[in-house]
Amino acid sequence: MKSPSQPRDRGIPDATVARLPLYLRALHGMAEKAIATVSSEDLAVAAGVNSAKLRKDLSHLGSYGTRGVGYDVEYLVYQISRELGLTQDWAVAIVGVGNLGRALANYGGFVSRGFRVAALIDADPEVVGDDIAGLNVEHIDELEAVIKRRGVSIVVLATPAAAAQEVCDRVVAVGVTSILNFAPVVLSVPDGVDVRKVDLSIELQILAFHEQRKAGGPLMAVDSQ
Amino acid sequence: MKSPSQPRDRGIPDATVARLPLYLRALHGMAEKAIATVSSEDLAVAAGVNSAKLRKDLSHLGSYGTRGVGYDVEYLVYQISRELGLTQDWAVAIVGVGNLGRALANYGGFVSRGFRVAALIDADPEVVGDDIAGLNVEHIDELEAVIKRRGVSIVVLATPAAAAQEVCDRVVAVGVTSILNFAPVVLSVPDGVDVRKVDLSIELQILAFHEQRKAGGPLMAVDSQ
DNA sequence: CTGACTTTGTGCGTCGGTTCACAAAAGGAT
DNA sequence: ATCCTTTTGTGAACCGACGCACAAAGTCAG
Repeated sequence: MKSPSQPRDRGIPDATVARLPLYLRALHGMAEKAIATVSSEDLAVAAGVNSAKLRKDLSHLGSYGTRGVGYDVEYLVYQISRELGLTQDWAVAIVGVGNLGRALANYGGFVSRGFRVAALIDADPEVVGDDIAGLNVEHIDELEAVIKRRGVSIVVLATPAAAAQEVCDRVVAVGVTSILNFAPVVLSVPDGVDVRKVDLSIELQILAFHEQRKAGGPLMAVDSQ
Repeated sequence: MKSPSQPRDRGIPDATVARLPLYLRALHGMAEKAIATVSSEDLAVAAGVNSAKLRKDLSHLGSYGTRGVGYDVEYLVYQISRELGLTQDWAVAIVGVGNLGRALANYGGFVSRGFRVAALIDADPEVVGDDIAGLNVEHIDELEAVIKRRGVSIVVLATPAAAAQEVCDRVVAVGVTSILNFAPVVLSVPDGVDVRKVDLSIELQILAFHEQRKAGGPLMAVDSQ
């Protein structure tokens, strides 16, 4: 016999990792509705994916389901949270407190997932000193000091494009290895540093491409979230 | 002989479409620096991709390069813009004028790519009537009327999660088939409607996963933008 | 005109991800 | 205890994407 429900091999596919937060969100919704167990089919529908894919994704974490029954909602929430590292507290700094930075600072979705906005930093003296979302905005000169003092491990860049690379270099220099970049530039970072980017205008451009196809051509290419 | 530089077959891979905006951004930067032609290698570096991939992507649009020379920057900007549908004017409505909606309304990246924010819509009477980014915020009751009147073809949802599906249904009902969704819910839409979603907290969760791996495990999985 | 050099466009092997479909496992009923 | 139903976990086929590596196509010097 083989040992039951091991944490499994260290090597979860990227595509799977990207979907785990989706499952987690769906599961939270179910937990709120006091649903105790859920089948892969139902959870798949709630998350908007194929059920076979969902089962394969979950199987990468371990064997947490019961055949003939489904998955225990509470337990699965815990397992996914643990795998994603959400059982620990993550201190996040937001650099660039413009419209976007402000929106991010107030975004509830962070806090509810174990992310704590621990610092707001900007270069504009007009903004420095303001209180936003209960935090005092600090000056960019304090960048390194603040990151160290607050134990920040993830930095969100919401600066103008022109400033992003310099700020990036500085945070990397003090040991930050996870960056979420909203500035429309390709950041260059050393190996070992993770950068994820969100470009709002790219999403619109992709939509425009498909929209144009619908209007013009005889064939319609359609999505799936 | 075969006819030179045709628009090529109607069937550009999704992965390619998703990268075209990236190339476009890099090319715009080069055009500003008055660079007339660029090799696939240089453009690939600027866009942060492999040069073979870039060439294959561009080959899907047609044969717009010159062997031994490279690509004409201006011409390529035009071809990509045309393919993405950016040569036409797109009227965008933003529904939900909270922090995020406000940030989006003020985001310069839209306007510079042929997207025009044509309407801001909210349900909160406190906000309705305000002027934001030079636009008057209109009431959600006017949703259908505004969309028709302004010729809106793309809707950005920046509402609370609870309101997203209802607003989605209403805009779909008046013929909108392209939606950019920032609300953390899985929207259900009929076939033929394109939904793209941006979930800020998902990106952070993916970062947290990798960050945790770095700290704990013996193997380091690293990114690539 | 010829030959050396540069850079594109793509054929092809490879890899990761998706989906189908089914055997194995669990629960419940009789 | 045995059978029937439900649902998981996964083997295997398929599909698209990636990147190497090279022939084809063009430039430029002499």
